Amino acid sequence: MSKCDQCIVREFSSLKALNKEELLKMANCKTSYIIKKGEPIFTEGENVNGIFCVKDGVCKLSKLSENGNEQILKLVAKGELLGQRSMISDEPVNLSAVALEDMEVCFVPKSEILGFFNENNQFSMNVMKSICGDLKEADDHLVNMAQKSVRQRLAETLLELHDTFGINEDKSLRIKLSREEIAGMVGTATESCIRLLSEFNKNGLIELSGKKITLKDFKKLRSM
Amino acid sequence: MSKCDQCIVREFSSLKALNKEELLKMANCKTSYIIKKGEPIFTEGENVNGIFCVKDGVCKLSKLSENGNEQILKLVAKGELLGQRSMISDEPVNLSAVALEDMEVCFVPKSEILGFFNENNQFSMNVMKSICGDLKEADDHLVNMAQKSVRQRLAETLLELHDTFGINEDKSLRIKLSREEIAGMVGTATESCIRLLSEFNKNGLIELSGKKITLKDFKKLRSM
DNA sequence: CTGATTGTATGACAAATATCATATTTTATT
DNA sequence: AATAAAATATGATATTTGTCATACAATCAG
Repeated sequence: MSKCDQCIVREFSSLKALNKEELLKMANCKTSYIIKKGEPIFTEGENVNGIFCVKDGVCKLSKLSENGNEQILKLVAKGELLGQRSMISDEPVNLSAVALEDMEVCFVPKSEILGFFNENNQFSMNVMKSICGDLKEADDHLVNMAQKSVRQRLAETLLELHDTFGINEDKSLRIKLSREEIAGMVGTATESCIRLLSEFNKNGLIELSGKKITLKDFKKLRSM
Repeated sequence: MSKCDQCIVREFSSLKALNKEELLKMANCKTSYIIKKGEPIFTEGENVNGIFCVKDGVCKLSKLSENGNEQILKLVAKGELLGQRSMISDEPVNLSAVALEDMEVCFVPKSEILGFFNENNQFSMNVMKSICGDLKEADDHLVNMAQKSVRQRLAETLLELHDTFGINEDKSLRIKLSREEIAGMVGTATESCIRLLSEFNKNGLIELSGKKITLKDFKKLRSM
């Protein structure tokens, strides 16, 4: 059983407030999983009863709309935690988490985390701040969805993917998403997304080559 | 100076976890304000450094989009708290709060609240749960914005106004909003909002009479 | 009361987006 | 490698929504 005190998740998440002793306790009760690309970590409506630490890989957090479309709310990368809101609200998760790449995650049961909560003030403050950050992000995101055109949202999404996940040696976006998934982030029909990507390509804003997307004209993309 | 222990806000918010002693402390450091209809309680970007308790009246929480439109994210009624996220994140508020009716609010400084935080576990848990509730709401709202038509969003907004704020004796919606504000909630142009309200009126889904809106066909509105 | 201002309503039109159809390309499977 | 299946691309078209113009109604200040 691997230790928690050297883990990347500890370094970048609320868990950084935990001391050696607490980390040891956590290491003893955690469960590690390998999640293959395309597989779910959890599904909307499920009772999760704990949190997941993302050690490696990226997953999407999404929700089915009433018309059956998948809306992607957020991508979660290694170093982050999953399921905090649901744990605190003591409710089923309201989002699904599905791996976009092969992933390594650890599950820590709720009882354990809630223990730290009561004993370690800095830890609970960190969790709060992280959730507050999510809330602010969600509000900003909401305004964009309500007030911006699909074209603008697509441009922003591409820039976001660039900034968050970086690029390969050939400068193409590192994170691999299907057109359908990009459409799910932007909140539009897959065909519209494809069409706009083609348009961006023709206008020199981006370069398409197979599944690879390379951002070219950052200025124009930003000022859209 | 009025006491806090009988206050409606105490009854319905996170504050219900505070004991007599804490409420007394709070009563001694709070400031009461009367806010007239149309006036702001705080504005996007401001440093608030505390929370507001809404004793009476309703306000809108909104944010300006980059194109200058006002998007309303939430209406806050008496009994609720304002500014929790900003206090915990230790950041300026990201939303503006403007009174939709004459309001009575109390301001409690951050230092006081953070004191309760460390001493009263149930209180901090309540605040967390309240913020988690906001986050869930924001996610749901986001999916609606991204995936539903303006017509659907308007119908939902009307039903929400009905369910949250109730009706007058003549069955019209109690909460009074301009067409522009309704459009700001729905995330559409004012003219589109007016047009759709007219359409709903013609089709018997609602009844318009001056500024008054009366919901008529709940079934159709819900199944839109 | 009266003119001025603001809010509401509606028409005409343009632009953005969704939908359906179909072709092409890529990927997976045998 | 051959075939099937899935993903991507694009055209045609309908629908939705935004924008601009203008009319009408309500509200407010003097």
